[in-house]
Amino acid sequence: MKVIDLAQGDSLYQPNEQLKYVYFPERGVAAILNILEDGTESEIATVGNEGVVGLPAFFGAATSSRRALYQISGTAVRVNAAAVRQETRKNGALAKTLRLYSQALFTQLAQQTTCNRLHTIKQRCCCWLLFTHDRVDGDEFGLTHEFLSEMLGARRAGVTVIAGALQRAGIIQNQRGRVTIRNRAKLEKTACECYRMIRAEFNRLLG
Amino acid sequence: MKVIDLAQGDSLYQPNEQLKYVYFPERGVAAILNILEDGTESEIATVGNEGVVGLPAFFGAATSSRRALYQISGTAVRVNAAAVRQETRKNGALAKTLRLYSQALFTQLAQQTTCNRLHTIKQRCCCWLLFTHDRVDGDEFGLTHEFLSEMLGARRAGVTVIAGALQRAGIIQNQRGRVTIRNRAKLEKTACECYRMIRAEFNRLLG
DNA sequence: ATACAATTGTGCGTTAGCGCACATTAATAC
DNA sequence: GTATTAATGTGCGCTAACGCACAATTGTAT
Repeated sequence: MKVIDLAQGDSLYQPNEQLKYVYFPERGVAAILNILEDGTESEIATVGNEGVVGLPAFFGAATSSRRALYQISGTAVRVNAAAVRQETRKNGALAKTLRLYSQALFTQLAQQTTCNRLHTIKQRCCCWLLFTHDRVDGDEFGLTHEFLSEMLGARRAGVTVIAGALQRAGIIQNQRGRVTIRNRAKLEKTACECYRMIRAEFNRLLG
Repeated sequence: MKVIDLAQGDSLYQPNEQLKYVYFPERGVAAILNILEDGTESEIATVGNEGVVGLPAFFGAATSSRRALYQISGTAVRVNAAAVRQETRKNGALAKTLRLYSQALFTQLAQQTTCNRLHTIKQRCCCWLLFTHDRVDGDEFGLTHEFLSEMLGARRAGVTVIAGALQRAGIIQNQRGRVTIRNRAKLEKTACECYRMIRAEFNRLLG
């Protein structure tokens, strides 16, 4: 059990590799990605200090078919997967919390599924910014359009256009490789309901 | 604990209602749906005899924010949610299996998320037919384009066009409110990798 | 100060899928 | 058999987003 620093892009686990550690983010944001046969990566969920990366260890699977990395640098508490497994088999407070978190993460994935099907890239972009804003200190964080477009599973050029529109609306400000949230209220209005829904469910289950 | 018959459309649980039962489908297919603020429903996952409906009971949540229903009629074993919760707290075989199933369902949701983002309706339609085919007896089952379109989160008219194309290709045959799988191999080729991926993960974890 | 590389801005033709509207066909009830 | 209703077939204009391509800008290293 150890606090470690994690920079943008640092890997937490790779597909089908033995899951050694479970991570409890303190600051920054982690992401779980799916990898398709052609190599395309797409974001499944993001995790901040409300959650944990490495649930497969809890579920009793040795590996995950996905990939996890840090997408906004910060710190996390790293725990041996074996220790987590052992502790949770006692059915104590940790097991209870991890079960409830599993349920919350289910909701997150479920909503993401729907969101990807029915909502515009602009809405989804706003959701993403809101989740990230919640999990970092301050209103500014490092983010390129290129990176964001991969997370959203969209074109970089498309994200640039949207980012420009949001900036003209006074909602965000784009610098080179950085974004600043300027008008949080407007950002929430421009996002779809998915942000609210997921937040509410986390509060209900773990708040 | 009781075996019950379930017809197409029968509800297993509703959003935010006390989860009384957990269902283990024997035959037929159940589905978990998300409901948006405007009432739109969208399919999150389907469950057959490989799985269970009512994981929130296992996770320790009294309710779910989603809805579950039977979409292809059949039978299921119905168990009291309280009994499942009690049994799983003993950390025996049931708990182990439910944990692994949770992991498998995670994969299913994750892949669905990606699929909704990146794959065509035709591909997704084929995936849906494959999963259903796996879970029913024989090659024929009751299904309207209207129903399928809601599950896929697409237009009914769009599904009709696709179903027509699949029929002309000799892959399926459309009757009124029924479909017959005619060429399973071709159907698998027309589907995206998501079908294979999810199947493989279920086999790996629970097979 | 200058070169270089990463990042962002912009345009344009193309496509999947939507919304809407209406025609047609097959099962069901009378 | 006939009427009715559920289900399917089809067309058309429209929009979001794509693929591709290239220009412009800004930070960084030398």
